[in-house]
Amino acid sequence: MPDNTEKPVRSGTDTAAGERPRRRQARGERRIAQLLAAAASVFCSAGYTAASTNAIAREAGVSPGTLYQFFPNKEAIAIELGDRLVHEMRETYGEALAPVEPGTPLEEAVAAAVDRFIDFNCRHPVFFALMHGPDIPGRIAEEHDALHATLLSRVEVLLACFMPDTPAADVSRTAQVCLSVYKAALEVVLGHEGAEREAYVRELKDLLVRYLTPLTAPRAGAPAGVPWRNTP
Amino acid sequence: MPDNTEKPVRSGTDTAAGERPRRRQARGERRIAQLLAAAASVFCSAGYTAASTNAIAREAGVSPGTLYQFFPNKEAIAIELGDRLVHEMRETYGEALAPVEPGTPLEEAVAAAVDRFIDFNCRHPVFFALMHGPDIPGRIAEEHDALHATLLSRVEVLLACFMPDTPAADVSRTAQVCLSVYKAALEVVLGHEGAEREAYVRELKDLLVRYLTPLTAPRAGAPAGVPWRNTP
DNA sequence: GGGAAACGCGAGTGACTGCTCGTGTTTGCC
DNA sequence: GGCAAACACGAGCAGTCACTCGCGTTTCCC
Repeated sequence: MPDNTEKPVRSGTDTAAGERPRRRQARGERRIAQLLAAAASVFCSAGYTAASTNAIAREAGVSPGTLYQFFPNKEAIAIELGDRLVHEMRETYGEALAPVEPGTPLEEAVAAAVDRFIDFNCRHPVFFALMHGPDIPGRIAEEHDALHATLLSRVEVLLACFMPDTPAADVSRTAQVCLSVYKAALEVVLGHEGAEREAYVRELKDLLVRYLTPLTAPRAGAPAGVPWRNTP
Repeated sequence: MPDNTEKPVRSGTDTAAGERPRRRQARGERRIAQLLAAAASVFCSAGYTAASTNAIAREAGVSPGTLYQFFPNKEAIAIELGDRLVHEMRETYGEALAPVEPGTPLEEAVAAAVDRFIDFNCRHPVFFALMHGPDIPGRIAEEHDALHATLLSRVEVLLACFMPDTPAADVSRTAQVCLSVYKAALEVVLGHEGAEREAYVRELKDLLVRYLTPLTAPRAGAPAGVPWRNTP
């Protein structure tokens, strides 16, 4: 195993004041994008550990040496890729889990969140492979954990709008269940296409709504199949 | 990569009339059990691909050569392990998904199935690592697919007891959702212990019951929070 | 134009892998 | 006891992997 001593060389676009600003040329930025796209393809079809850096370089049409001109090691490729994906997700869908104004139906909030995240994952299948792959190394796992924690707290806040009288621990557990269920459904959804895919998305929404509805209605004898309201 | 030509040597306990019956001594059987236990431990903590045969042999306290006296290759170790686990599961919990007699509450059926499978997976954490690991090779994936298909059809039959008027395609999709949700919850459950674990199990049961209840009750206006009955 | 730095190459390096093989020991059966 | 087969060993083989290095090419800036 190669040594894991810290390397001063920073890859990617951030010209942070590390040690060597390493002015990138336009050609270099193009190569980086190329390599990242190739890595996404290879990671997606083979998983992180099974993807060899030589294969990524070959997919990008460059030599292994060129790859290492831009990334200090294999992990850095996945990290940069994950960073960019998380950044795009935060930017494009950040508001999907924002607390809703009082009175918004639960169905609406669930549908909006599910639709946006499903859409993102369908357009970036690497994301699922990178974040939920079991063979990812430490740094990416950290990144995944951080993202998971962020999403979790977002979902908690969102849920708190609908179940204001529930203890925080229970809300947290409910949020965790929602995220896990979403992840499971995502795997199934990504495994189907067209009408079947949409049917599973529909099923996921129903599942979440049915799971959450009783938690938002303090009275057990409330009528079912009717729009609910939880704001006093 | 070493050649994958078929090897006549059969490992494990089955003295099937293949090519060489290879009479095992008691010592050999003990070694096999030892090696399988070591493999379970290593697979569990490192995953299949990251687990090296040398590490398995070391964990078992034998030399690499001894390991290959009983298993033709690394894959065979995982296959034998998976076979034994599946066999034990089928034997011990096979009836967990048997069709219930009419009138059995859905809650009861769900709770029984969930409890048994959760229990099994808690006692054999390797099972989850082997079956749901993303880096498993072809043969084990086949085994997993076969088991998944078996469970799926069992769940379909079970669900058909509760939703007799639903098209088969919808029942199948519902069963698929149930299994995926179970798998997702299993991951969470295995990640916690004690009271928290039980709370998540409780949550999983509630989730499944709430998801399935509306499907079993054709009338949308039926009262909620009350035991239901779907048999005419 | 000229020089420095970024870019690009690809054979090569060392570590590790799954697996083999020659040799020696233990076991079961007569 | 004796013998064949099963068992056990561990150095070593072939292969792959992540990664390096020396050298040639292109680009930018003056």
